[in-house]
Amino acid sequence: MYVHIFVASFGKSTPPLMKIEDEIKQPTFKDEYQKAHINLIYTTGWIQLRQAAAFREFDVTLPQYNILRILRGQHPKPATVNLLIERMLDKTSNASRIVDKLVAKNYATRTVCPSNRRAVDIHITDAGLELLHNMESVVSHQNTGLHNLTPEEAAQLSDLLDKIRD
Amino acid sequence: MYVHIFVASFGKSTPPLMKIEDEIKQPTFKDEYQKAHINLIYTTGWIQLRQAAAFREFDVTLPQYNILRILRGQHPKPATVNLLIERMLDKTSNASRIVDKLVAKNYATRTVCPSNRRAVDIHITDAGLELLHNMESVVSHQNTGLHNLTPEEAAQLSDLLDKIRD
DNA sequence: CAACATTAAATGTATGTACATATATTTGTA
DNA sequence: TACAAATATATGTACATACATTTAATGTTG
Repeated sequence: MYVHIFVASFGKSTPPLMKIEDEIKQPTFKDEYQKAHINLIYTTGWIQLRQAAAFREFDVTLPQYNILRILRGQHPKPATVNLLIERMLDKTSNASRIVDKLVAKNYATRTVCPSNRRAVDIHITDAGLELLHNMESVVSHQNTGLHNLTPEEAAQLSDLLDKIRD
Repeated sequence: MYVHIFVASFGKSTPPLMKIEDEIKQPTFKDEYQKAHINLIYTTGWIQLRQAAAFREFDVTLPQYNILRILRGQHPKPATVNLLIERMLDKTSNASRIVDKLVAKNYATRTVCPSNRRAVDIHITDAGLELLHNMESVVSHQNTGLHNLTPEEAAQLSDLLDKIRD
Protein backbone atom coordinates (compact mmCIF):
# COMPACT_ATOMS: atom_id res chain seq x y z
CA MET A 1 0.00 0.00 0.00
CA TYR A 2 1.50 3.24 -1.12
CA VAL A 3 1.11 6.81 -0.31
CA HIS A 4 0.84 9.21 -3.13
CA ILE A 5 2.91 12.16 -3.81
CA PHE A 6 0.95 15.26 -4.56
CA VAL A 7 3.31 17.95 -5.41
CA ALA A 8 2.53 21.60 -5.59
CA SER A 9 4.99 23.86 -7.30
CA PHE A 10 8.49 24.48 -6.12
CA GLY A 11 7.30 26.96 -3.61
CA LYS A 12 8.01 30.49 -3.07
CA SER A 13 7.17 29.24 0.36
CA THR A 14 5.00 31.84 1.98
CA PRO A 15 5.35 33.33 5.45
CA PRO A 16 4.32 30.41 7.65
CA LEU A 17 6.84 27.61 7.55
CA MET A 18 5.93 25.11 4.85
CA LYS A 19 6.54 21.61 6.04
CA ILE A 20 7.32 19.04 3.41
CA GLU A 21 3.88 17.46 3.72
CA ASP A 22 2.37 20.79 2.70
CA GLU A 23 4.84 21.43 -0.10
CA ILE A 24 4.13 18.20 -1.87
CA LYS A 25 0.57 17.83 -0.59
CA GLN A 26 1.20 14.43 0.84
CA PRO A 27 -0.40 14.34 4.27
CA THR A 28 1.31 11.24 5.58
CA PHE A 29 4.45 9.23 4.95
CA LYS A 30 5.28 5.61 5.59
CA ASP A 31 7.70 6.67 8.29
CA GLU A 32 10.16 9.38 9.22
CA TYR A 33 12.74 7.83 6.92
CA GLN A 34 10.59 8.12 3.83
CA LYS A 35 9.64 11.63 4.81
CA ALA A 36 13.25 12.71 5.32
CA HIS A 37 14.26 11.03 2.08
CA ILE A 38 11.64 12.85 0.02
CA ASN A 39 12.42 16.06 1.83
CA LEU A 40 16.11 15.70 0.96
CA ILE A 41 15.45 15.23 -2.73
CA TYR A 42 12.88 17.99 -2.81
CA THR A 43 14.89 20.54 -0.85
CA THR A 44 18.10 19.94 -2.78
CA GLY A 45 16.18 20.44 -6.02
CA TRP A 46 14.66 23.59 -4.59
CA ILE A 47 18.08 24.98 -3.73
CA GLN A 48 19.65 24.11 -7.07
CA LEU A 49 16.80 25.64 -9.03
CA ARG A 50 17.33 28.91 -7.19
CA GLN A 51 21.04 28.82 -7.80
CA ALA A 52 20.61 28.09 -11.48
CA ALA A 53 18.17 30.99 -11.77
CA ALA A 54 20.71 33.35 -10.26
CA PHE A 55 23.34 32.18 -12.74
CA ARG A 56 21.16 32.48 -15.78
CA GLU A 57 21.75 36.20 -16.27
CA PHE A 58 25.43 35.41 -16.64
CA ASP A 59 24.79 32.69 -19.17
CA VAL A 60 26.66 30.12 -17.13
CA THR A 61 25.34 26.89 -15.69
CA LEU A 62 26.06 25.67 -12.22
CA PRO A 63 28.50 22.93 -13.28
CA GLN A 64 30.30 25.43 -15.48
CA TYR A 65 30.53 27.87 -12.59
CA ASN A 66 31.85 25.21 -10.26
CA ILE A 67 34.58 24.29 -12.70
CA LEU A 68 35.50 27.92 -13.22
CA ARG A 69 35.90 28.24 -9.46
CA ILE A 70 38.26 25.29 -9.39
CA LEU A 71 40.24 26.78 -12.29
CA ARG A 72 40.53 30.07 -10.45
CA GLY A 73 41.70 28.20 -7.39
CA GLN A 74 44.54 26.72 -9.43
CA HIS A 75 45.38 29.90 -11.28
CA PRO A 76 47.99 30.65 -12.52
CA LYS A 77 48.79 26.96 -12.42
CA PRO A 78 46.92 24.79 -14.89
CA ALA A 79 44.37 22.16 -14.02
CA THR A 80 43.88 18.86 -15.77
CA VAL A 81 40.63 17.04 -16.41
CA ASN A 82 41.61 14.59 -13.71
CA LEU A 83 42.06 17.32 -11.17
CA LEU A 84 38.67 18.74 -12.05
CA ILE A 85 36.98 15.38 -11.64
CA GLU A 86 38.62 14.85 -8.28
CA ARG A 87 37.36 18.13 -6.96
CA MET A 88 33.90 18.11 -8.44
CA LEU A 89 30.99 17.19 -6.25
CA ASP A 90 29.60 15.02 -8.96
CA LYS A 91 32.33 12.67 -10.05
CA THR A 92 30.33 10.94 -12.71
CA SER A 93 29.66 14.07 -14.70
CA ASN A 94 31.72 14.71 -17.73
CA ALA A 95 34.32 17.34 -16.98
CA SER A 96 35.75 17.13 -20.47
CA ARG A 97 32.54 18.33 -22.08
CA ILE A 98 31.89 21.01 -19.51
CA VAL A 99 35.35 22.37 -20.26
CA ASP A 100 34.34 22.36 -23.94
CA LYS A 101 31.62 24.85 -23.14
CA LEU A 102 33.96 27.06 -21.16
CA VAL A 103 36.51 27.05 -23.95
CA ALA A 104 33.78 27.91 -26.48
CA LYS A 105 32.82 30.90 -24.34
CA ASN A 106 36.46 31.91 -24.00
CA TYR A 107 36.46 31.46 -20.24
CA ALA A 108 39.11 28.74 -20.38
CA THR A 109 41.89 27.48 -22.61
CA ARG A 110 42.99 23.94 -23.25
CA THR A 111 46.48 23.06 -24.35
CA VAL A 112 48.37 19.81 -24.44
CA CYS A 113 50.46 19.38 -21.33
CA PRO A 114 54.11 19.51 -22.43
CA SER A 115 55.39 17.15 -19.76
CA ASN A 116 52.68 14.56 -20.30
CA ARG A 117 51.11 14.64 -23.71
CA ARG A 118 48.19 12.50 -22.59
CA ALA A 119 47.02 15.24 -20.30
CA VAL A 120 45.72 18.71 -21.09
CA ASP A 121 46.49 21.91 -19.26
CA ILE A 122 43.37 23.91 -18.60
CA HIS A 123 43.66 27.58 -17.65
CA ILE A 124 41.05 30.14 -16.76
CA THR A 125 41.23 33.19 -19.04
CA ASP A 126 41.05 36.84 -18.08
CA ALA A 127 37.48 36.83 -19.31
CA GLY A 128 36.78 33.92 -16.99
CA LEU A 129 38.30 35.70 -14.04
CA GLU A 130 36.29 38.78 -14.87
CA LEU A 131 33.10 36.77 -15.10
CA LEU A 132 33.65 35.27 -11.67
CA HIS A 133 34.36 38.71 -10.32
CA ASN A 134 31.15 40.08 -11.79
CA MET A 135 29.17 37.19 -10.38
CA GLU A 136 30.63 37.59 -6.92
CA SER A 137 28.14 40.00 -5.44
CA VAL A 138 25.13 38.24 -6.89
CA VAL A 139 26.34 34.87 -5.72
CA SER A 140 27.27 36.01 -2.25
CA HIS A 141 24.00 37.83 -1.67
CA GLN A 142 21.91 35.07 -3.09
CA ASN A 143 20.15 33.38 -0.24
CA THR A 144 20.12 29.66 -0.80
CA GLY A 145 17.97 29.15 2.24
CA LEU A 146 20.81 27.77 4.28
CA HIS A 147 20.98 31.03 6.15
CA ASN A 148 17.57 30.37 7.59
CA LEU A 149 19.46 28.06 9.91
CA THR A 150 21.67 29.08 12.80
CA PRO A 151 25.30 28.07 12.43
CA GLU A 152 24.64 25.38 15.04
CA GLU A 153 21.75 23.99 13.04
CA ALA A 154 23.83 24.01 9.87
CA ALA A 155 26.50 22.01 11.69
CA GLN A 156 23.83 19.64 12.96
CA LEU A 157 22.57 19.19 9.40
CA SER A 158 26.08 18.32 8.23
CA ASP A 159 26.42 15.76 11.00
CA LEU A 160 23.14 14.09 10.06
CA LEU A 161 24.16 13.95 6.40
CA ASP A 162 27.55 12.48 7.27
CA LYS A 163 25.77 9.82 9.27
CA ILE A 164 23.56 8.92 6.29
CA ARG A 165 26.61 8.18 4.18
CA ASP A 166 28.34 6.22 6.90
CA MET B 1 54.09 21.48 -7.76
CA TYR B 2 51.02 20.26 -6.05
CA VAL B 3 49.94 17.25 -4.19
CA HIS B 4 47.86 14.78 -6.03
CA ILE B 5 44.55 14.63 -4.28
CA PHE B 6 42.81 11.33 -4.38
CA VAL B 7 39.11 11.36 -3.90
CA ALA B 8 37.50 8.15 -2.80
CA SER B 9 34.79 8.07 -5.45
CA PHE B 10 31.22 8.23 -4.28
CA GLY B 11 32.03 6.15 -1.33
CA LYS B 12 31.25 2.90 -0.09
CA SER B 13 32.31 4.94 2.90
CA THR B 14 34.34 2.65 5.08
CA PRO B 15 33.83 1.88 8.74
CA PRO B 16 34.88 5.14 10.38
CA LEU B 17 32.39 7.88 9.67
CA MET B 18 33.45 9.91 6.64
CA LYS B 19 32.81 13.55 7.21
CA ILE B 20 32.13 15.66 4.16
CA GLU B 21 35.55 17.31 4.37
CA ASP B 22 37.12 13.89 3.93
CA GLU B 23 34.79 12.80 1.15
CA ILE B 24 35.62 15.71 -1.10
CA LYS B 25 39.08 16.38 0.33
CA GLN B 26 38.34 19.95 1.14
CA PRO B 27 39.77 20.49 4.59
CA THR B 28 38.00 23.73 5.40
CA PHE B 29 34.88 25.59 4.39
CA LYS B 30 34.00 29.24 4.51
CA ASP B 31 31.48 28.58 7.20
CA GLU B 32 28.99 26.02 8.43
CA TYR B 33 26.52 27.22 5.80
CA GLN B 34 28.79 26.46 2.91
CA LYS B 35 29.70 23.16 4.45
CA ALA B 36 26.08 22.12 4.95
CA HIS B 37 25.22 23.30 1.44
CA ILE B 38 27.93 21.20 -0.18
CA ASN B 39 27.06 18.30 2.05
CA LEU B 40 23.42 18.47 0.95
CA ILE B 41 24.27 18.37 -2.73
CA TYR B 42 26.83 15.66 -2.24
CA THR B 43 24.73 13.43 -0.03
CA THR B 44 21.63 13.71 -2.19
CA GLY B 45 23.72 12.72 -5.20
CA TRP B 46 25.14 9.83 -3.22
CA ILE B 47 21.67 8.57 -2.35
CA GLN B 48 20.31 8.91 -5.86
CA LEU B 49 23.26 7.09 -7.36
CA ARG B 50 22.58 4.14 -5.08
CA GLN B 51 18.91 4.14 -5.95
CA ALA B 52 19.60 4.27 -9.65
CA ALA B 53 22.02 1.36 -9.31
CA ALA B 54 19.33 -0.73 -7.63
CA PHE B 55 16.93 0.02 -10.46
CA ARG B 56 19.33 -0.78 -13.22
CA GLU B 57 18.74 -4.53 -13.14
CA PHE B 58 15.10 -3.81 -13.95
CA ASP B 59 16.00 -1.56 -16.83
CA VAL B 60 14.00 1.32 -15.39
CA THR B 61 15.24 4.72 -14.37
CA LEU B 62 14.24 6.50 -11.21
CA PRO B 63 11.93 9.03 -12.94
CA GLN B 64 10.29 6.19 -14.86
CA TYR B 65 9.78 4.27 -11.65
CA ASN B 66 8.28 7.27 -9.90
CA ILE B 67 5.79 7.78 -12.70
CA LEU B 68 4.88 4.12 -12.71
CA ARG B 69 4.12 4.43 -9.00
CA ILE B 70 1.80 7.34 -9.65
CA LEU B 71 0.08 5.41 -12.44
CA ARG B 72 -0.45 2.45 -10.15
CA GLY B 73 -1.90 4.77 -7.54
CA GLN B 74 -4.48 5.95 -10.07
CA HIS B 75 -5.20 2.52 -11.45
CA PRO B 76 -7.69 1.58 -12.78
CA LYS B 77 -8.43 5.25 -13.35
CA PRO B 78 -6.29 6.99 -15.95
CA ALA B 79 -3.79 9.71 -15.27
CA THR B 80 -3.08 12.70 -17.50
CA VAL B 81 0.26 14.35 -18.13
CA ASN B 82 -0.91 17.22 -15.98
CA LEU B 83 -1.65 14.95 -13.06
CA LEU B 84 1.78 13.38 -13.36
CA ILE B 85 3.48 16.74 -13.33
CA GLU B 86 1.53 17.81 -10.26
CA ARG B 87 2.63 14.77 -8.33
CA MET B 88 6.23 14.57 -9.43
CA LEU B 89 8.94 15.84 -7.15
CA ASP B 90 10.63 17.50 -10.04
CA LYS B 91 8.10 19.66 -11.81
CA THR B 92 10.39 20.89 -14.51
CA SER B 93 11.10 17.47 -15.85
CA ASN B 94 9.29 16.36 -18.93
CA ALA B 95 6.57 13.92 -18.02
CA SER B 96 5.47 13.58 -21.62
CA ARG B 97 8.79 12.13 -22.71
CA ILE B 98 9.15 9.89 -19.69
CA VAL B 99 5.74 8.43 -20.52
CA ASP B 100 7.09 7.86 -24.04
CA LYS B 101 9.68 5.51 -22.60
CA LEU B 102 7.14 3.65 -20.51
CA VAL B 103 4.84 3.22 -23.50
CA ALA B 104 7.76 1.97 -25.58
CA LYS B 105 8.48 -0.65 -22.91
CA ASN B 106 4.81 -1.59 -22.76
CA TYR B 107 4.49 -0.52 -19.14
CA ALA B 108 1.90 2.14 -19.96
CA THR B 109 -0.65 3.03 -22.62
CA ARG B 110 -1.60 6.42 -23.92
CA THR B 111 -5.02 7.16 -25.47
CA VAL B 112 -6.80 10.37 -26.26
CA CYS B 113 -9.16 11.34 -23.47
CA PRO B 114 -12.70 11.08 -24.87
CA SER B 115 -14.15 13.88 -22.77
CA ASN B 116 -11.35 16.32 -23.50
CA ARG B 117 -9.50 15.63 -26.66
CA ARG B 118 -6.61 17.88 -25.68
CA ALA B 119 -5.71 15.54 -22.84
CA VAL B 120 -4.44 11.98 -22.90
CA ASP B 121 -5.42 9.12 -20.66
CA ILE B 122 -2.43 7.22 -19.40
CA HIS B 123 -2.86 3.77 -17.89
CA ILE B 124 -0.39 1.37 -16.35
CA THR B 125 -0.40 -2.03 -18.10
CA ASP B 126 -0.37 -5.47 -16.54
CA ALA B 127 3.31 -5.67 -17.43
CA GLY B 128 3.84 -2.40 -15.57
CA LEU B 129 2.04 -3.68 -12.50
CA GLU B 130 4.07 -6.86 -12.64
CA LEU B 131 7.31 -4.91 -12.91
CA LEU B 132 6.49 -2.87 -9.82
CA HIS B 133 5.62 -6.05 -8.01
CA ASN B 134 8.92 -7.64 -8.94
CA MET B 135 10.83 -4.56 -7.85
CA GLU B 136 9.08 -4.41 -4.50
CA SER B 137 11.43 -6.52 -2.44
CA VAL B 138 14.57 -5.03 -3.90
CA VAL B 139 13.33 -1.50 -3.40
CA SER B 140 12.13 -2.05 0.13
CA HIS B 141 15.30 -3.74 1.26
CA GLN B 142 17.55 -1.25 -0.39
CA ASN B 143 19.28 0.82 2.23
CA THR B 144 19.43 4.40 1.10
CA GLY B 145 21.45 5.37 4.13
CA LEU B 146 18.53 7.07 5.80
CA HIS B 147 18.25 4.11 8.13
CA ASN B 148 21.59 5.01 9.62
CA LEU B 149 19.61 7.64 11.46
CA THR B 150 17.28 7.07 14.36
CA PRO B 151 13.66 8.00 13.66
CA GLU B 152 14.20 11.05 15.86
CA GLU B 153 17.21 12.13 13.83
CA ALA B 154 15.28 11.63 10.59
CA ALA B 155 12.53 13.86 11.95
CA GLN B 156 15.14 16.41 12.98
CA LEU B 157 16.58 16.31 9.46
CA SER B 158 13.13 16.99 7.99
CA ASP B 159 12.67 19.93 10.33
CA LEU B 160 15.98 21.44 9.31
CA LEU B 161 15.15 21.02 5.63
CA ASP B 162 11.73 22.60 6.10
CA LYS B 163 13.42 25.53 7.74
CA ILE B 164 15.77 25.96 4.78
CA ARG B 165 12.84 26.38 2.43
CA ASP B 166 11.00 28.76 4.73
C1' DC C 1 -20.75 33.06 -34.21
C1' DA C 2 -16.06 35.00 -34.78
C1' DA C 3 -11.94 36.42 -32.52
C1' DC C 4 -9.14 35.80 -28.89
C1' DA C 5 -7.42 33.70 -24.75
C1' DT C 6 -6.53 29.59 -22.22
C1' DT C 7 -5.37 24.91 -21.61
C1' DA C 8 -3.11 20.20 -22.54
C1' DA C 9 0.33 18.08 -24.53
C1' DA C 10 4.10 17.62 -27.67
C1' DT C 11 8.27 19.24 -29.68
C1' DG C 12 12.82 21.71 -30.12
C1' DT C 13 17.23 22.86 -28.31
C1' DA C 14 20.94 23.21 -25.13
C1' DT C 15 22.88 21.22 -21.24
C1' DG C 16 24.16 17.74 -18.11
C1' DT C 17 24.33 12.79 -16.15
C1' DA C 18 25.67 8.00 -16.28
C1' DC C 19 28.14 4.66 -18.16
C1' DA C 20 30.72 2.12 -21.79
C1' DT C 21 34.19 2.29 -25.11
C1' DA C 22 37.96 4.24 -27.98
C1' DT C 23 42.42 6.63 -28.75
C1' DA C 24 46.75 8.18 -27.62
C1' DT C 25 50.55 8.31 -24.52
C1' DT C 26 53.35 6.73 -20.97
C1' DT C 27 55.02 3.26 -17.78
C1' DG C 28 56.50 -1.18 -16.39
C1' DT C 29 58.70 -5.27 -17.43
C1' DA C 30 60.10 -9.62 -19.64
C1' DT D 1 63.70 -3.00 -27.18
C1' DA D 2 59.18 -4.88 -27.66
C1' DC D 3 54.86 -5.33 -25.68
C1' DA D 4 51.33 -5.41 -22.27
C1' DA D 5 49.25 -2.61 -18.64
C1' DA D 6 48.05 1.64 -16.89
C1' DT D 7 46.82 6.40 -17.49
C1' DA D 8 44.56 10.75 -19.47
C1' DT D 9 41.21 12.24 -22.09
C1' DA D 10 37.73 12.07 -25.58
C1' DT D 11 33.71 10.13 -27.74
C1' DG D 12 29.19 7.58 -28.20
C1' DT D 13 24.64 6.64 -26.56
C1' DA D 14 20.58 6.80 -23.73
C1' DC D 15 18.28 9.36 -20.56
C1' DA D 16 16.80 13.40 -18.05
C1' DT D 17 16.54 18.48 -16.98
C1' DA D 18 15.33 23.22 -18.05
C1' DC D 19 13.02 26.18 -20.65
C1' DA D 20 10.89 28.11 -24.93
C1' DT D 21 7.82 27.34 -28.65
C1' DT D 22 4.21 24.96 -31.26
C1' DT D 23 -0.15 22.58 -32.17
C1' DA D 24 -4.62 21.40 -31.21
C1' DA D 25 -8.80 21.67 -28.56
C1' DT D 26 -11.64 24.10 -25.58
C1' DG D 27 -13.47 28.41 -23.24
C1' DT D 28 -14.80 33.11 -23.25
C1' DT D 29 -16.58 37.28 -24.77
C1' DG D 30 -18.09 41.01 -27.71
